[in-house]
Amino acid sequence: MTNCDHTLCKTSALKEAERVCEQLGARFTDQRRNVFEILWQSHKAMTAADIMNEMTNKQPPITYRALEFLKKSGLIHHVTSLNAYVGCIYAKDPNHIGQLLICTNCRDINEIEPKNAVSELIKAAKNQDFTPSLTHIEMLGICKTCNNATS
Amino acid sequence: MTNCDHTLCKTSALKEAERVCEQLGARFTDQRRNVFEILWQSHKAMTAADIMNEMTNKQPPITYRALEFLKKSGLIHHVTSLNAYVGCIYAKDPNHIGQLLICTNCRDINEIEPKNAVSELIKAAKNQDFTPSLTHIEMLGICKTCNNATS
DNA sequence: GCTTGCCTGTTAAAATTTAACACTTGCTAC
DNA sequence: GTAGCAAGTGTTAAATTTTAACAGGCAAGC
Repeated sequence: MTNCDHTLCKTSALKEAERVCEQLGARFTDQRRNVFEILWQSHKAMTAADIMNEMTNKQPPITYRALEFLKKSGLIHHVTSLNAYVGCIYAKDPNHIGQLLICTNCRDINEIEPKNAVSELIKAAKNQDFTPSLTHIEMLGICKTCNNATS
Repeated sequence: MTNCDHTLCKTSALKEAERVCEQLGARFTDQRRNVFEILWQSHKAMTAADIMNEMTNKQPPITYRALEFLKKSGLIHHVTSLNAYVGCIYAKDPNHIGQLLICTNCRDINEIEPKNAVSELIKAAKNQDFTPSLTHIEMLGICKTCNNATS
């Protein structure tokens, strides 16, 4: 997500997070906010350790608990192929299935919603009598910006 | 992959592994074979620790090195959402993109090739000027067998 | 038979994640 | 307003997972 007005982007993500927490009857506490804001400094993947380094309270359980909560609440994604995290830009739709375009050069992540592809994936699963509950689609590669830079 | 003739399945996987190694100019050594055979006892996801427990030589570096080699050679998949491994049934096509249907109940994994979905995913990526190199598609859910068992 | 590159064996340590438990805080019902 | 409860924190320590480093062994080509 190189071409977003990131100040705006971040502000609306924070608003959304507050709304989601309220809806869940959970609190958007200082620790959770701390992790969330660190992640939303950019759209780049950050490991738990990266985040921990920037936390006010740097103790592992604090960070891991907040990450766990934010993930379960659909506010962030666990980028499994990097074992890292990134803010989710479709938090308002808790059931969405995103496709993460992960730049291996700059770690920037662009999340898109590939509706056609997803319906094909679900169809393929159903053909095997498989009942999906959680889908990860991750593509590693080179983003637009890095592509342009090296050419 | 509940309904495969697994004896046959395993035998042909071993043959394929030998062929791939020869083609790469690499050796299908005892350690690599040990890991490979342990993984191919079933189509279930196994963690590095699971595998290590069954190895003849149980030292971590032995296991991790063999896993790394088999993964790079396209003979096994790293199941990132479980941080586990499973044998690849499309090893003959090193460029294939598989969809892993992962049963969260029995850990059995069914790998299929969703050509339509994949072409949609690639199209979506290209629309963002993203150049993909490696794609992970993982679906967590309940497999046919477990579905039937609980109903 | 000697060199070279690949692979192994081994010791240790680094990095990542979780357990356990006592304490605090905010809310709700009385 | 306060007792009780659930949710969340702080802290210590440990378990788990992964990697570094280096010495040695083995097969293949010259």
